[in-house]
Amino acid sequence: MDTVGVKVPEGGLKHVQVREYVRDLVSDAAPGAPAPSERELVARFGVARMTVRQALDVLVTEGLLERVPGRGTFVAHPKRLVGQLSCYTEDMKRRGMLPESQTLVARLEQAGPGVARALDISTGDAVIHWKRLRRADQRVVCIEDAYLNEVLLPGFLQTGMPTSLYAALGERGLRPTWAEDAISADKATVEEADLLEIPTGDPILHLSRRALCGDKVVEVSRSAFRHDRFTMYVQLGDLS
Amino acid sequence: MDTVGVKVPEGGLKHVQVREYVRDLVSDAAPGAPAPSERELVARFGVARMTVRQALDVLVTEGLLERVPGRGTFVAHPKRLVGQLSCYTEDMKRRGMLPESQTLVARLEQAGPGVARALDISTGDAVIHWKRLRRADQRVVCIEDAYLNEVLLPGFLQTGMPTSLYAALGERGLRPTWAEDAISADKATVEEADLLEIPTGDPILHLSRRALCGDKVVEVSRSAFRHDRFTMYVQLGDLS
DNA sequence: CAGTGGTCTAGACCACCGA
DNA sequence: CGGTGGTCTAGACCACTGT
Repeated sequence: MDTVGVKVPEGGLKHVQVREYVRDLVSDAAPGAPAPSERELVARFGVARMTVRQALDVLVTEGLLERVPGRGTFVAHPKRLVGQLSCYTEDMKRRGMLPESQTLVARLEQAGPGVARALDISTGDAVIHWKRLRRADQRVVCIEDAYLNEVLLPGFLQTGMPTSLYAALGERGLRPTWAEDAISADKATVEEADLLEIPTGDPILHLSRRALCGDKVVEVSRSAFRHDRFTMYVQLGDLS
Repeated sequence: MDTVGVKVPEGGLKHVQVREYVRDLVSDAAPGAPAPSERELVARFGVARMTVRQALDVLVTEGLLERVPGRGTFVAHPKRLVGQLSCYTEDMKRRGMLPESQTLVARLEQAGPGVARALDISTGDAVIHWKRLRRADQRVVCIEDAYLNEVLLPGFLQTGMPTSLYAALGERGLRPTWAEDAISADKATVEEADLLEIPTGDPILHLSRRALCGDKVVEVSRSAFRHDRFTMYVQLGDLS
């Protein structure tokens, strides 16, 4: 997209920058589409080829890319993998919709007992509280209320809040690899109804998530979806 | 023994030699036991460190080894597994509740276009239609409306209908290994409200499932859960 | 402190593919 | 042929862990 003026500024590992740059290009591309060649990325980022390969290795093992000797690197064909773990932004993009986000709350707080237990920290520890109203193609879809472990994400609130939470976590090497979701249907509260522009009592799809990277809990969130604008898709099984 | 790009006559590629040497050492070792350090392998095999890391990378992504910065490389501890695929009966048992089932419909039908496409058969083919009202600890929880591929399950309606669908499928070697779920919240229809003993319009958690065993579609179903008596739990991830 | 893994460089040769 | 990925080298500096 933009920001390709990126000349290895301070703040991030080079192979991570390359990886997330390519992940972005690739996430929208059709299967079989060519990815940038290794030498092209070497030139673009001004890094060694081994560094580029290190970046691509991750995407290949994630199943996003396929390498074909003598021909190039390509967006992998859809495999049957366990439902990829994604955030709202990535999910909506995959559905061909334009995700947007309006921040309602973004501040440091002290963890209450529930959040503390879910994040595997102590009551009163610093947490990042980020509450957003989320749209798709301009229409209100969901309220997302997330708590992040501040210790794992120092300065997160300062360093420009990106749209995609998981992309931001990925840049810090904390992209969730595991999530525990609880899904329920409920009646919209007055606050939910107000924000989602629906009558109080209308059905709401609630998603409570606890997302881990390795054994570190990085995100605890609760999302409330308008029932008429969102269906959740999940694939289960096949550890292949 | 390995791959296509065979060259370098002597026994194979260097990183493969290193990798298999370490795999051999590690395969019998207890979790937490130290593996040879990278520089030790460099000396032993007379290769560059990058080559050794390339070898170890494979074992790490296979989950055999864990790297700990500043300490060393160790035999990995057993990992967590992806949440298993279960049916209502198994799910409720796991929650410590007593699952029961009242059959509303159990007969052979001809597949309509929607069911046929989902089951990957032709319109008009024979399908087993099984609709049940399901309880947990005597209380109504859900309506489950399932269609099964009759060709895969000859005589299924005759051979005593078990409570647990997946257990029955398992006995025939057809336990689902893969499922595609669509989850939504909706307002209860008059029929749903009547069966579930709730007011019309109350929130309902809908689960539409397409379950496969290998590449054969064995079950297509739609379940409607009372929102106040059921929350769905899902674990995602760990593809690394 | 010495040792570990994490990252990175600036080259190199090879086998393979498509034009 | 030129471009691709596959492999490999011989160094380097860093942050971190242990003693």
